[in-house]
Amino acid sequence: MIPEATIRRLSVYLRCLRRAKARGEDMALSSLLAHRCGVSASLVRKDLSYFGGFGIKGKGYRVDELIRSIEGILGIDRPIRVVQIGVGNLGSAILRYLQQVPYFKILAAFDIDERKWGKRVGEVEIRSCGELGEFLRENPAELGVISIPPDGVQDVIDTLWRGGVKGVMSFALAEIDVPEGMVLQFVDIASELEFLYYKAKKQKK
Amino acid sequence: MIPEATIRRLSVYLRCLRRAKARGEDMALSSLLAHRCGVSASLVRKDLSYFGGFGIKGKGYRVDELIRSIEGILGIDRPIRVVQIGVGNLGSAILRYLQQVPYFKILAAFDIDERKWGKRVGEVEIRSCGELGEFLRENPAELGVISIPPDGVQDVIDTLWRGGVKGVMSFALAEIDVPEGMVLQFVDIASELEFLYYKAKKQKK
DNA sequence: TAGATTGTTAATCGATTAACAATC
DNA sequence: TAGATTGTTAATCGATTAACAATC
Repeated sequence: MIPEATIRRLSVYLRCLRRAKARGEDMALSSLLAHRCGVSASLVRKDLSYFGGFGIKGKGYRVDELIRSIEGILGIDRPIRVVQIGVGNLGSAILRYLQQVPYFKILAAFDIDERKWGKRVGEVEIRSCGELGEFLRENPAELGVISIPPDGVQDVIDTLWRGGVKGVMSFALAEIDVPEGMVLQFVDIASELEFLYYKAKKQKK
Repeated sequence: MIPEATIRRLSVYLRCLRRAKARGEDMALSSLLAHRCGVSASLVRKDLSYFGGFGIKGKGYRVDELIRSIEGILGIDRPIRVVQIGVGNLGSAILRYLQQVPYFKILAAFDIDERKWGKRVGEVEIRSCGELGEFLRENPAELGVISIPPDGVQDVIDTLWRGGVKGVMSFALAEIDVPEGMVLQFVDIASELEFLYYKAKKQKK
């Protein structure tokens, strides 16, 4: 059983390795990676060892190879298809951001406001929320990103589920009946800031 | 020593309790709270017990009282002063969102683009990044939120630190030399989505 | 008082670390 | 080969759970 924390750290290692590559470094030691990512060297080796032996004993890890390996583990070596629901302030900011990430393919965005239908944010067309179910039948997606008010979230979740979407990230907190087999993750900036504030207060003492 | 996971869960309990209050419920059992928040009842009691005995044996927790207690623990029973640096797409979305949260007081926002200076997002005035240090001397802040390109982050962090800001949330990933005593937290939607995708894939099997 | 649920202790579970044999 | 660093094992650490005494 692989700890979820391991998966989160793989993302961190990956970003660190990409920076290393950009700098022209071609080998990375577990100790270097550990130092740059703020963890211990044995944890880096342990994390990687869950998925196989990527290193060369006595030498370290080949940066290029390890990047590809981690991308493979995370499944981002091929495009991940995403639909976005809600194109308000936050939604359109996310939409613009995600379009910059090479391995995300944003299929379409959906909004209830008919004045937005047919318009684009970057390359992505905005459609009616009513079309979501039908759209997914033609265009299967792996992930959904929701940035609408809390009241509408349950309906959207159900439609996404029927459309075959297995993972959803919601920026609206709501009490949701999550279909068995779907993964729902809430992202709430207020909660994150509360947590940060608590840690910062403790630090001061 | 209080686990960080406990603090994160307090946020979750708090939001659940507020919904309970809005529904007119005035007592909450650890078992109910646990079920709604997706954790075990003993964990709820354990989490709360780190900070004292808030419950009534045989009865449960008074919703109103517990809300106030948790707010006190998190320190959100008084305004938390925040400055925002970077008022692009994401920055202005965050700015609007944070203004809706009653216990955050957004003192000002800062941007390098001089065409934005003097304008407002909601109630918050946009100022020049060059003013940040001086502004903080007159207007102390607890937290900083950064949404600018990665290259500028280190400078901003240093200015915030000199201005007495102890906690910073950055939406730009960058390799940062964090001053001793400051807490820096990165929020990266791409990483979150990668993690979600991994969990969703596993779920399917 | 009897019934119920908290707060707390001890047991369990899981994740991280330290150490070292394997090996490039 | 000698030196270095990985991959892995066992020990440690910390967080969660189960159980129950305390008590409203």
